[in-house]
Amino acid sequence: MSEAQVLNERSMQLLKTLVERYISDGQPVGSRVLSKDSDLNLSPATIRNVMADLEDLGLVHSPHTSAGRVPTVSGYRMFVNSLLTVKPLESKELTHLHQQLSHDEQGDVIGAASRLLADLTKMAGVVTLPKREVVFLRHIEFLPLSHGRVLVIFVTNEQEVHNKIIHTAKVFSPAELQQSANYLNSIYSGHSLQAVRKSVLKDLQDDQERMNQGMLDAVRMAQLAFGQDAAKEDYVLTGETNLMGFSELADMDRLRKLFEAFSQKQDVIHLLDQCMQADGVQIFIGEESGYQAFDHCSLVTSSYSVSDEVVGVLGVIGPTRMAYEKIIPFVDVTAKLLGAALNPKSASPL
Amino acid sequence: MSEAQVLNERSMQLLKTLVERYISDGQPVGSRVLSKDSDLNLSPATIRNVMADLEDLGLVHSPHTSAGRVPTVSGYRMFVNSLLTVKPLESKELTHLHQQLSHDEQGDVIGAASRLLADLTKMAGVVTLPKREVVFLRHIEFLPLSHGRVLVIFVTNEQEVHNKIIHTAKVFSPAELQQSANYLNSIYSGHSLQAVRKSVLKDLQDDQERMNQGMLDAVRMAQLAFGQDAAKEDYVLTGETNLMGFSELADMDRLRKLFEAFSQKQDVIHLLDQCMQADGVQIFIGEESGYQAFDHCSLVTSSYSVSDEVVGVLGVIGPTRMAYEKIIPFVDVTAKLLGAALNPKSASPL
DNA sequence: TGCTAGCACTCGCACTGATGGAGTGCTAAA
DNA sequence: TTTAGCACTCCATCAGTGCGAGTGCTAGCA
Repeated sequence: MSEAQVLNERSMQLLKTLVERYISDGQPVGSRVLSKDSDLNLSPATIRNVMADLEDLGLVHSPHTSAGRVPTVSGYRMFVNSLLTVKPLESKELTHLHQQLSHDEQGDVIGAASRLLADLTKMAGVVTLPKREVVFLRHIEFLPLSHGRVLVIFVTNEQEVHNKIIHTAKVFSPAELQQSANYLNSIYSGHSLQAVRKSVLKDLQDDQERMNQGMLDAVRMAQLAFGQDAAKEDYVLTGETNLMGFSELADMDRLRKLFEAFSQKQDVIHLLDQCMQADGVQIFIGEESGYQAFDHCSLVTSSYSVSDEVVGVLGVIGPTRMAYEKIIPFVDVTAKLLGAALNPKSASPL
Repeated sequence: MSEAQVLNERSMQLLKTLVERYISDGQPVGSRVLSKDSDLNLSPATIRNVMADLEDLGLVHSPHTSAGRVPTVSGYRMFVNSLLTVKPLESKELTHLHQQLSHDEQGDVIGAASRLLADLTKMAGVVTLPKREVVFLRHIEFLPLSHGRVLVIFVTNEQEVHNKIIHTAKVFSPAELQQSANYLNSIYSGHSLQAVRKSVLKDLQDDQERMNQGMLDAVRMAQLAFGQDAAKEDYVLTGETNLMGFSELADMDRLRKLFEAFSQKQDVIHLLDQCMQADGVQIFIGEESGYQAFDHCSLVTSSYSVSDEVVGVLGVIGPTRMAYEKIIPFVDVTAKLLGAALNPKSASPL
């Protein structure tokens, strides 16, 4: 049992056929099947020896003594990293994708992309809303509510509207609020939210004497308005119900945890955020994600870019046992098409 | 077997105890249990005779020869209509509800109501967005974007913020937009959106000569902003995952159909629309809804009103076997509190 | 006439043991 | 190094069994 065997060409070949077979059948695959399926012309007995090695390496696993082998997470990982032969998209799928994403009638390309991902893969599709790296304050406005509460509305980057309710110590008149808003707009408009936050803090610490009461009130309200902003990121998820068809998610507890994660959103967002860093296709297999809810799922994602800048992530969620060789190129292409569709310069063709 | 027996006091009493018992246990209830549970002091044998009658009437049903009885849909219906003894809300639940709905911090009362319904019942909560007609305009604001597009922000009823992008024929300066907004605020603030829409149409048809250019521009923008807003009916559904805990929904096909109905939305909307007509609490039990997806579910709803006008519906979705005597008053009260919270006149107490 | 006690009967469920098939590990031979 | 053969293990399936719960029916009682 020399150590050179570890990366043996032959055993890798066998791992590959095993994973492929398991993905298509869903049954643990035994040595006899493997012997016929692979082109290696080896007897089942030989294959059993190789399997034992692969099991030692943690790449495959036997559910019980007499049950054939199933790929482990590391097995899938090795398969995806080094053994996979990617299948290019069928051309009719490609044209369909292209059409749907470029002739978007609803003004909801993001939703359309998500639906495409879900429909064509029969799994769940997810697309994060595109976001700008830096958020610039464009305009702020205060509206008085009852009992010293104030509704703050502010617009960032061109056209994103946020609102928030703050409680003020004293009750302001509409005119005072208007003045405060004017003041804040005049000095902060065009600055990034981060810069505004810093400046506000500095003003409150150092310059209290230098400011008049109106300015001070305004800055105090700004502090409340931009406090811990949570930068509400969001995504569009579709086709969740497709996941109910998979036997690996038939367990109600698992399914429930997964769906809870979907509606809590934060874990999913966190996961997608990680995919934003790496460009190209990024894959989490089973437990790799680090979130229990995704334990039996895989996530195939790709970031998408507008004018060479990454602005969001999209992907597909399904059981670990999914047809990676088709899903990967599909996600890849969809990301590119979405990026193109979002690009303001390249108006949609036709 | 005289026909007078059909509405026999005693058999109804027994049906009542049977349903109550089944709701709390989930097991088919046998004659012995029923004999002890009811205050009637009857022997199991007598009760068996009554049960046979109830079965003939289609009010109860026996899953198999030796299994006790389970209420049918008609059984539940009779229970709910004539036998139910409603349990008033516990006062701490009431205060909790009241607090949550009146001190809404997020500017999302509808979402808060939905979450309350789901959390307190451990089932799914649903609230339709209030009908447009009774939404009052509070404040409107225009912000210029590139290429002749304008971002419209408007606030309705106390604190709901909406935004929309419109395309204008000519390009306006920020000052012009400001003037238009001022004009619109001065004449329309406090009016319902419907009234605004009507008035806008009338102005454009009749009074063009009477208005100066600025007013005309303003009114045209108002038309775009409030135009055919699709009256996009929609609802906020929360706690779907709670439904995964119920054994009657453990069947994956059923569950899937239900969740698909949730994301398609249209069936649910249609169902909720029916509840809008009837005021007071409305209940669909099992197949009564007419939608297969809801076959094993019940829906307890109530419309909610602002200033004596029905503007929406809210309710709870759960398995047919639910604690109606608690859910019904709960839905009822929540609807009233939500109506109050949405009322622009009655500012939130405290 | 209405209620009840008793009894035979039915059905589902949980447990048992037997059987067969699939697949393995090990060993010895080519 | 590979292969054939063999004993072994484990799972899934099925039939058989006993038990408990609950029923329907009948006869007797107030």
